[in-house]
Amino acid sequence: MDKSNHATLKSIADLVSVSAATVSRVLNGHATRDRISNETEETIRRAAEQLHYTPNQIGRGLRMKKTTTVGLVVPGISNTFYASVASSIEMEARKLRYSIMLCDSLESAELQSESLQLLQGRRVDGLIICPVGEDVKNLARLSKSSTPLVTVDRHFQQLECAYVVSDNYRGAMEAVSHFVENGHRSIACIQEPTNTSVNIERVRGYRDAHKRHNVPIDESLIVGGSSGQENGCNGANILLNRETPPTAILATSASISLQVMCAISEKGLNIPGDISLIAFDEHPYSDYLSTPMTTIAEQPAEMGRVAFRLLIEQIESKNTLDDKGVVLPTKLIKRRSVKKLP
Amino acid sequence: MDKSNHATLKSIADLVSVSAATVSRVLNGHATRDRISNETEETIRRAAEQLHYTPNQIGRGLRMKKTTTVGLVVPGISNTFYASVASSIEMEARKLRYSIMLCDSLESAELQSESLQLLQGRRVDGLIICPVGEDVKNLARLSKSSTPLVTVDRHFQQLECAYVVSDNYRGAMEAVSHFVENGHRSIACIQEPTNTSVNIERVRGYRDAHKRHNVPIDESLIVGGSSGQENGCNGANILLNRETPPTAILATSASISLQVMCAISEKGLNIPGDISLIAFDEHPYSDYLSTPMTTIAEQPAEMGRVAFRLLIEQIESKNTLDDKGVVLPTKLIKRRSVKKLP
DNA sequence: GTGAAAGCGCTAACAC
DNA sequence: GTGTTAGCGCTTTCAC
Repeated sequence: MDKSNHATLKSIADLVSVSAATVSRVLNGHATRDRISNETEETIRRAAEQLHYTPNQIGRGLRMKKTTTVGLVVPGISNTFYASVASSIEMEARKLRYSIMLCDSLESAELQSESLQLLQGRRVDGLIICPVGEDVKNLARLSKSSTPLVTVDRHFQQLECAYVVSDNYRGAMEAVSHFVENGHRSIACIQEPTNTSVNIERVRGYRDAHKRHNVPIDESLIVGGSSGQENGCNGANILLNRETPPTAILATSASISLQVMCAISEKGLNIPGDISLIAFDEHPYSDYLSTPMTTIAEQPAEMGRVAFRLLIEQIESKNTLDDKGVVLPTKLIKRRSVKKLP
Repeated sequence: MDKSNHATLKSIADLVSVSAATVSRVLNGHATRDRISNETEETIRRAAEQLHYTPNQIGRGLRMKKTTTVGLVVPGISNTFYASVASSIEMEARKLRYSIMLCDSLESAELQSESLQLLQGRRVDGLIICPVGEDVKNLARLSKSSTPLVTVDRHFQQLECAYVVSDNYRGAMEAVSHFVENGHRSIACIQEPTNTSVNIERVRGYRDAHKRHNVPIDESLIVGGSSGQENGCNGANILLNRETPPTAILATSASISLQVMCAISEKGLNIPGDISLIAFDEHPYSDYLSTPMTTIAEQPAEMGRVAFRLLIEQIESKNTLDDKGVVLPTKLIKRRSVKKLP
């Protein structure tokens, strides 16, 4: 048997004694448009079936200059947030018979650039990327070229391309307001790396909430900002070791909140008794932690959906939509990690 | 500008007045083997650079009948377990310059079969799949065909193909033994859908642990087994509503354990005071739950690594390795969700 | 040392 | 109604 070989248009054509062109027409549903006789159509279809014909998308892609494939670059697929984004993108893509090429940049600008390279080589029809670092040049080159591009979660002012982000400013603002409304005045913030739009917006929200409520900002309460695994831990320890620790902490990511919980429990302290906590990003365990956590929920699935829609619009219409940005609202989910101060 | 068009071998060739063949040779590192003059080599390299040449892998794939792409089908990429598997596969693949086509079957046999179809059409060089349902036929057809195949997490006795799984039998066995050693005699088990190798092995381990310790098995304590979202919840409620509830529950997945925690807290009960719990699958929050959870940890990242290795071996050597199966050990991580009974 | 030619599987323009 | 032809971008055999 031809155990290793797939059927081709030609092999079908030979089998039923027509030309490959005719087979192509039938199998692409152009039978009536091209007035193929019912008889030949039937014969061809049967033969295709019988040979288990699966169109070779590589040949097709080469000819059509279209791969019905989109590249997806995330900074960590095992992060539930990005996993959720990826999941919804995949679901949307499948509906339109697009495939997803997945690359993980692991928060490394170098790997990201390598990924873009790779995906370009594979001639994906478009790219969805949760960008990392500040390598705008690379992305700019892409978006100037023919490849449609959408950035998700983070975006760059300087970069003219479609994007979907959370309303990080408002999210942080609401969280800090919630602290203030519960009597807190000494509110800390543990940042992520400071060079992302996400972090900038969150910190801006943090500051503006202070201003709005006339609470003075203590700059020394804004800590963290490095990219290592210990960022959250270090930040938390700095705060907890102060002569007078803050009464509340805003953790700008789920992973930071995890490290904060760790530091707090190591010190023998308790949430919210000794210190209150609000964290960005909802996850399945929020309800079941030793103290159910008040979180700022984003909408990763919706992000993915919107991102794919924005991308497809560009792919299909071929005119770069100018700077189309979508900002998704966040939601403060109140649980029990914020103490009401007298 | 040719804003939409990539450079090709031909465009480089024209620019420097050589043939496409020569350009191909140089750019594939065959310059010395084919004794291209240093001069032409240099000119070509410079031109390629200047035109931002990125080899078109579609053309290449067609010619070479090789796409350096592997398909990955998981039943839920937003499940941290599979996300972790995917992540490590991606990392391994990247090292060898393979790309990953990701499909999510969402635990649906139909979507899975659709995905396989799709990936075949895209002529992936191999497939890694966490299979769903009992559609062995589909997979068997694949593995009989030329496409190398590795199943991960679950596998089928009837299917002759490489696989990587956890030692589910031993995992369950150790967990139940741990219960028994802590004085438990009435130990329940909430199953996942009963038709997977994973569940079968875990329940077998559950039973054998009873036998080994001479604890009689109460069949009515083995509940669950349906595929819906409420499987864990229903199971937990059945157990908790018994006249004499069990003193311990083995949850066969993280998601089930979440639902068990929910049911338990709704009843106003407490872990491990009223009931002890061990769950399959470790996750970042295990330590920070209201009761830190004793879990049976698997090794998703290692699974991914091994799976990719098994796949590549098949791809490179082209001889189907006969029934190569790898079983990865699990580890019982003891925390505080198991009560010591008198 | 390098070029010409063929062909991977497919589609589309043009023929008749 | 259907066949012929050309070509997408690439590699490789055979020439010289």
